[in-house]
Amino acid sequence: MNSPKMQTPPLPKGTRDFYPDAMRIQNYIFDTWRKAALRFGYEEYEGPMFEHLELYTGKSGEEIVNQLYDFMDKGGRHIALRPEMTPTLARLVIQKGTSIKKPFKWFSIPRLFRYERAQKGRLREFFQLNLDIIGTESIYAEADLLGAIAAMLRDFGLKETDFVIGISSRKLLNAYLAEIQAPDPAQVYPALDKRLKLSPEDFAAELAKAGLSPDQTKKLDGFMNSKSIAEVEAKVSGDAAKAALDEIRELFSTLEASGTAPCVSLDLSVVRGLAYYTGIVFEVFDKGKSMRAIAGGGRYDSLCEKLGGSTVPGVGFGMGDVVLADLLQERGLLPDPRQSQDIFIATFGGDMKKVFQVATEFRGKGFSVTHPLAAAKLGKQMEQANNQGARVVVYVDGEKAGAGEFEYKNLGTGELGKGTPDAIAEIIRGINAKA
RNA sequence: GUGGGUGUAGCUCAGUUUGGUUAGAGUACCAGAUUGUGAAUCUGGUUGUCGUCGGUUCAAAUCCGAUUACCCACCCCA
Repeated sequence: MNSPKMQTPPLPKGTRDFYPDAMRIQNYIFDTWRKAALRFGYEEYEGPMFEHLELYTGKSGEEIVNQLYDFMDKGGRHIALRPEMTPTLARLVIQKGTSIKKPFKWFSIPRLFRYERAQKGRLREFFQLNLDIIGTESIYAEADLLGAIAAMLRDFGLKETDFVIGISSRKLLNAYLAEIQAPDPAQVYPALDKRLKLSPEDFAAELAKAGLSPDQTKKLDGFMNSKSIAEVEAKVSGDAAKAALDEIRELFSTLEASGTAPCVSLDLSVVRGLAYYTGIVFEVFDKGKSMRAIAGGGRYDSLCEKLGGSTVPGVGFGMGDVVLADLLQERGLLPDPRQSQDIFIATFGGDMKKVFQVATEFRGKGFSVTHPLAAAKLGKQMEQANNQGARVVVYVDGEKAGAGEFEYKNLGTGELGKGTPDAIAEIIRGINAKA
């Protein structure tokens, strides 16, 4: 290195630094996710952050290659940073074959990478909570997942007036497309997914391109506007559609029983772009849909098959950290990002040995404890205590303290006192209980 | 890939329309008033390639061109 001074490279596009204040927020989100998932009986798993490229092209086709980070490793293997977790999950399931007891409920909080243009709510590196239920075709699996979504969003302090889970069914939509004798659904889905973004004229034009007549388009549009099961029922006649409707009806009554009903609504405009969904599909939006989807998912009964395994039914969803954090920020629901400590140890006389000794004693009682790292005037020490969010300052060499006692100051109230370590511990527990 | 906006102190920004001495404010940071008790107040101090390169001009943060970075929207969205 000859150059005397290099220029600091910038933060890579679409990535974030997590300074401690931001990291506290991030951990709060992860903790809330994790606690909710565990409360619902999901087990955590993890996989590598990169996989063989084929794992992703096998599912979604070659086009996605330009939307992911890929490279040749030194052994000539074509590797990609994971853009989603589901293929990894499928690989895990396929590898275990029949030895794994089904059904099971797993969750993960993977760090994901997508090579695309960054904008609000969408970055190149992000985190996404994934919950999946593998090994059952039962609609109660959907009910379990949807209940977990509603519960965790409530844990964050969001109310049912803040978000809505829109629920639709690929099965129902397929049945209806068959009833109106529409062409291949796979051709129609991309247009349907864009329906609410397009003007009615453009939407009709898109569908015409997919091979639908104006009459079919009109029927389909009306169908997707249906707001209730009864309304849908009046528009369908075949057995397949009836069966799909029965499933939806059972799902909604189960969500009623679990207390999730206020958060969900039938929304047949939810389609999801992905080809592999086979049954119920859903998306979570903020009320007013001013942001990107908070979460989305559905049933994918043929995924393992596509990746070379046997047919294993599954249903799952992903919830990204970026949009969620934006929404919580907007609603003022994020916690105070500042550092907080139970105790700051201070010294009048600069007795650092005593400081370390007393810090150890209070840490042994389970408190978070900091202290000055260099001898400093008391005023400076108090400022440090303040900056580090200490709730109580304990003085190791206060002259007013009796034998076995320490002087202390409650930084919240400004009140001074003295007491034994146990007495001080009680006081701090009292302060923490109030907070 | 397409379109729009913004780049001035660590951070938030004013100044650009109408070019003119030494580029400002708030905040943060440092020191002091205040060497046994923090947030207030006051005083003083440090901090700049005005994104970069070029052009016009006696003179450019300011006008013109190019370029780059970030933000927003489109496309896409697992």
